[in-house]
Formats: sequence, structure tokens, C-alpha cells
Amino acid sequence: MRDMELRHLAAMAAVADEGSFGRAAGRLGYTQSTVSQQIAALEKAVGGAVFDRPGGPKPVRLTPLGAVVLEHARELLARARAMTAAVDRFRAGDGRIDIGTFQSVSNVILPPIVRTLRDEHPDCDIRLFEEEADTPRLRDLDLMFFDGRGDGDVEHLKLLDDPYVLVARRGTFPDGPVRPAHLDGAPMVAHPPICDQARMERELARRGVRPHIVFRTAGNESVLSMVRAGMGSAILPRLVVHGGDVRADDTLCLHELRPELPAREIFLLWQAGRTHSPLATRAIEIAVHVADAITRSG
Amino acid sequence: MRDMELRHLAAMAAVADEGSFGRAAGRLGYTQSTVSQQIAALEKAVGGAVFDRPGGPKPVRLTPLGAVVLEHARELLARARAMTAAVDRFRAGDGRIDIGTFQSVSNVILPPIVRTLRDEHPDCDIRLFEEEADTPRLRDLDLMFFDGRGDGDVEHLKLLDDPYVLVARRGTFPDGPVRPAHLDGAPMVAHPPICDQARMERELARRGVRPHIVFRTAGNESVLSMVRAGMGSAILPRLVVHGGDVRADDTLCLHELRPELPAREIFLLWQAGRTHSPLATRAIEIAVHVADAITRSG
DNA sequence: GAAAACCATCGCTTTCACCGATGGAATCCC
DNA sequence: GGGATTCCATCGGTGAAAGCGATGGTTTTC
Repeated sequence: MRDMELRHLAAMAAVADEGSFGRAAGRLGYTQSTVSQQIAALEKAVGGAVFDRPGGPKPVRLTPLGAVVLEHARELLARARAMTAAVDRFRAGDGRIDIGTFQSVSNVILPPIVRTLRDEHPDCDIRLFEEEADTPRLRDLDLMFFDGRGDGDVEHLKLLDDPYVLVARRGTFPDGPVRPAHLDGAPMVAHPPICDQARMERELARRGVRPHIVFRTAGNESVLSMVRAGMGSAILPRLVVHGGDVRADDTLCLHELRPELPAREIFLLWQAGRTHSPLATRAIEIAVHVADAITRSG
Repeated sequence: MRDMELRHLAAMAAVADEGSFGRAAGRLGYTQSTVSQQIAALEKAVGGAVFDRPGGPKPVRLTPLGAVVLEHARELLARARAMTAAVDRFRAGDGRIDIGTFQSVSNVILPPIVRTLRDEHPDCDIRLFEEEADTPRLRDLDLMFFDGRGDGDVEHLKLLDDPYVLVARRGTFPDGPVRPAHLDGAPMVAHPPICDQARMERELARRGVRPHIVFRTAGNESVLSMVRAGMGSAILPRLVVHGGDVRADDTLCLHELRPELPAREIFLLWQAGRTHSPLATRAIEIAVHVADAITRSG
């Protein structure tokens, strides 16, 4: 089996189609003698003649063994063609891409990326994974959005700074910037202390600001609802309140923080040393572009 | 696609399984450097890396392109294995055989042949074709039984002489041999004048014997029934009356012909120059053996 | 820092794929 | 029948490349 070659099988199929070594050679771009040798090699590999050669102008004819071989050969060749087609599609940018994400990115950054990818590659297969763990399984993903550099064998590309803003029920603070120090002891709603939330809280603490966290939830909407309900204020990355519905909400008020807190940084991560698919490469380009647009419009 | 080789795909699959070029080489019986070059060749063929090599003791890892390629490669390799398995089975004698036959052979010669073949090759696929035309389609058959040499590009092997006997209603003729001359003008039932029947009738005519054919039918049983019913006698090859039911039938009487008519000759035919399958070769051997046994017992 | 595991690369030899030309065999056509 | 035609097999030659062994560079492990 090791000494069977697709080339030989292709030659055999051509000969069977044409009924002649010479014509098959013409079709394949070989010499007649080459086809003759290819068939001879194939016959040595399978251990018997696959064609009867009547000699003279009569067409060659499959032997019973040849019929068995050809039946499988055609399937093999079809599979080989399917493979090159799949490779070509892959190289053109179709195929599958697995992207890890989290809420802010899912809501704001990812939709235009997905739309652009699907516009450019209608047949591509985009799978999104919104992981909840602190350090998700980058192992099985092509790309992952994350608000940190990641650790281990991970390469990162910084997409944008996502500055923290204060979201409060209107009237809680005077309009305009708020000093973080004013939040000391204030009731606050917050995300769980994972990812950048933890870093941000450490930064507050470093400045001696210890807000009173009255409720933690991972749901952005839940946080905002609690703020609306008067449960407390919230320090949120701007992307979280990016949607028009928050800015247009009269019961809520956005305040810049002065002096500002170090912004949450959003990165695109991938396993170090991994070769990207064309689709992934393109996704990275688009992500950078989208992030720039958001930063400029921010 | 032409420059993809099964060898390379096998190497790739082994590397993917083992996670290491060196171990894959060991499994395949190659050197590490050879596997390295095989993968390099494959990567040139598909136009991109199929493995990421982290370097050091870390296992190599499929690239996205590699995943696409491997998926198809495994199918190709499975098909290739299926092909060698099919070829091996064929060489062992399994497979299909198409045999053309006619009534006497179907009744007497073929059953022991089929039984022996099926005993030796339980998985073989024996297809029988009882053609009615005078010169049937040998083209699509592996072997054909026929009471003549055939014409055109046909090779023949004589199996046996099948002498003609006279079948008459008991009492029509005195027991013992009958002279053909006594049949001149006698009422007779006969097969249609095809195949050897025509030759036999010409031979009778050559001897000046012109029986009165009162009925022709292709069915052996019909001929015998008509003889039983007293419609006339019949000159039949001995194989036709080979069954015990005829000899044991008190209403019928078998007479030798003296001087005897030239026997019908039964041949095994096949298309000239065709390579036989092992199954066909074996079938020929068995046919010769069975024919000898019949001749000896006849 | 030494050792170990791993893959790429470089000569080198040998195999073999392919070509062009030639020869033998069967058929077709006058 | 004999020449022309249409086949495929084979031979010698050339160039590519498959495989090997040895070497070197890289990364991890201890």
C-alpha cells in the first residue's frame, strides 16, 4: 500500500476512460511511455495486471482485478480533489474560527468584526465562546479577547484602552467629573473581582478609596439596573455603557473620574507560536481597525 | 494535487498521532530527517505549514491548515487501506464472478461448481445468467458455458462430450439401441433449432433421416412431458435426461442410437486474451473436474 | 549551566520518474 | 498480402528527489 501513488491511480483512471495509454498520456500531459511505466508500477504494487492489452488499435480493457482497483481509485481521487478544494477554500479565508470573548467585547467590538468577516467570507464558520472562568481555555481557541495580557505561552496584541467611568443615579453626584476620593465608603454595585475588576479595586485601595460594595453580579444589565434602582453607583469600563440606551437614560448619569483611574486594557490573545489561519489573520486586522474606530469615537 | 503523495499523508498522520517527528519516524521505519523532509514536501504541496514546531521537548501541534489537511488525509489513508484489503480479498479468490449458462449445465454441471466455490470462498459473489439468445453476451461475462466453440474473440475449453440418446414412450421402440434410420418420418418433439440442436438435425438430414417435428419447445420438462403424453419421441443430449426422475420413470425409455450421432460438445468459453480473476481460474479448474466426473460416471 | 529532546539542514548515494526513440504486435485497407 | 496505421513495451539517459547519517540550533528540564 505504501508504494501506491495517487499519480498512478490517476493515470489508471485516465487510461480506463480513454481506452488507450497514448490518449491518456495526452490528457495527463505525459508521454505514452511514462503512462506505460506508471501502469506497470501500479500493477507491480497491486500484484497483477489491471488492463488487458489486446495489441493493435483495440482499446485496452480492465481486468477483473483492474475493476476492483479502479473502483477504489476513483474514490481516492475524488477524495484527493475534495482535499485540494478544501485547502483552497481554507487559503481563500473560508473555514472555521473559534473566538473567545466576554461581555463588553461581545456587545461592542465583536459584532462589526463578525459582520465584516461574514461579508468577506460568506461560508466561514465563526464560533464564539464566552467563558466565565478567570483564565479560560485559550488552548482550543484561535483568538481570545481578554482584559489582560494573559499568562503562559500567550502572545497579545493591545486593542484599546477602556477608561473607567462612574455611573450613578442622576442627582447622586453633581454633574461633571468626580474625584475617586469621594467614593470612599459610598455604596457601590460591582462586577465580581476577577480580571481587570480586581486590578481596578486594588488601584482604588492603593489610593485609600474603599467603596462599600453592596452587590456583585457578572451581568452588566444587572449592575445598571441596580444603579437605576438606587442601590449604589458603579465604576464601569466605558465599553460597558457604550450602548445608546444608557447614555439616553435620564435616570442615570455618567461621570468622568478625576484623577482618572488607569484604564482597563483590552487585548487580543492567542497561543504563542501558533500559525494563524487566513481567517484568523484577517480577524486580527479587522479587530485592530474596529478598536481604533472605537477609540477615536470614544 | 498531483504532487501530494500518500506517503506524505501517512507521515503527517503518524506525526499528528505521536506529537513528534522522531517517534513518527520510528513508527514508520524512517529516519527523523526523512520525516522532516516528507512533511516539508507536504507543506510545499499544500502551500503552508501543517505543524507548529515549538522547539524543544514540546509536542508539535497542528496548524489550522494542518487540521483541514489531516481530516482529509485520514480519509484518504482509510480508503487506501480499504483498497489494499479489497485487492487482497480479490487475490485470495473472493470477489464477483459472472457466469453464463444454459439449462443442461444449470441443472447438472453448475450446482456442484457453485457449491465448491461457495465452500472455498464463502464471501464470493456468483452471478448466473441463463441467456436465451443464440450468441449471448459473452462480453460482460467472466465465463460462459456453451454447446459450441463460439465465434469471434473467444477462447474455449472443451469440458465433455454429451452424447445424444433417444427418449421414447415405453413400447414405441423395442428395448435396446435404435438405428437413427428408424426415425425417418417418425413424430418427434424437439428443442428449437439453435445451438447444437441445429447441428444435430443437419447431421440427421445428412444421413437421410427426416423426422417429423411435431412440436418444438425450449423447456426440457416440456419436451419430456410431451414424450410421456405420446406426442412423439425426442433425441436429447444425455445431460438433459441426467436426472434420476427420468431414468426412474416407467413410462419413458432411453435408447442408445446405433450408429451413434456425434455428441454435443460442451465448452467453457471466455473472451480471448482476458485475464481471469483467481475466482474464475478456480471455477475453470472445478468445471473441468466436475465434467470429468460426469463423463466417467456417464 | 549541563543535559536532553527536538527539528532543520547539509552532503551524499541511490533510486526512479520521465523523456525520446525504437521495436514488436495486431488491425485495417487497398 | 503487404503496407500503413495504431497500439504498447522497452531501452538508454538525465535529472530530480527520496532517504540516510551527521551536524547544528533551539527550547525545556534538572
